[in-house]
Amino acid sequence: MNAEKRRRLEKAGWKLGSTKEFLGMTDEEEAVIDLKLALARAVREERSKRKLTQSQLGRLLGSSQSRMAKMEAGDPSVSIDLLVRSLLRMGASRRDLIRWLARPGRKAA
Amino acid sequence: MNAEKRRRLEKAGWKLGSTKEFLGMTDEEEAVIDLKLALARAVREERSKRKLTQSQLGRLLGSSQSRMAKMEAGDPSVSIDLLVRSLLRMGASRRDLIRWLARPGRKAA
DNA sequence: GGAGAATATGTCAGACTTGACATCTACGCA
DNA sequence: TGCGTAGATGTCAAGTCTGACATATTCTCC
Repeated sequence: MNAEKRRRLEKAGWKLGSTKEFLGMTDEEEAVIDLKLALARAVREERSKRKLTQSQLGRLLGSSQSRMAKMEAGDPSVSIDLLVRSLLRMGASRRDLIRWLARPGRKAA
Repeated sequence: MNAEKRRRLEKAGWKLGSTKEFLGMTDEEEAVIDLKLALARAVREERSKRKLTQSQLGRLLGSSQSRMAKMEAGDPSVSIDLLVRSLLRMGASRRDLIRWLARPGRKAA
């Protein structure tokens, strides 16, 4: 993990605190974040494919535009549960989920 | 979905209510439950492989024996996040997660 | 360069999840 | 039978997540 990646994550709203705390981020935390980002990308792509706005998708899923934005940004306030449920409600299959998880996350520059 | 499966799920603590409500369970809900059960099985198998008791694993993960039991039972009070985090903390890789998700759930008898 | 649509960000009350504890059941063994 | 260990189940205060709303920013045409 490096500075570039740190910037990406902080930009996405993860409160990583001091460098010390940052270095203390466990592998598990990092893996969870990456996993969420993969699902977040999937939500955005599925929405695009359907040519829906965030507002429309929010209505469709019984939620709001702002939460769609947070989901797609991988905001820390969004759980894996919510991401998975949303994808499934958009009609994705378990197979699709697995495909998205298998797709490697963007490497830091 | 059939009566056998329903019995399995209710046994596991899912409050499915009347048949009407049960039939109203959406595909998304069912998919989420199956997914959780797959992860739950994975937790139990990983723990067995390490020859740990639920108490030991609980201590290891900073949690309790009772939560380990609930996790392994796929209890409704357990989130996908918790299951995933637990597996990762046990040293599982993203690849492992995917393998477990890809493994088909037990079919109703 | 301004209007309107789409998306992003901040906040919060209410809902849900968590670790912890107490208690209960099931099994093995002497 | 009684005891010790492992696992299951119920409950709850404290913590986290959710949908909703308000507001801000970015994008896209003209």
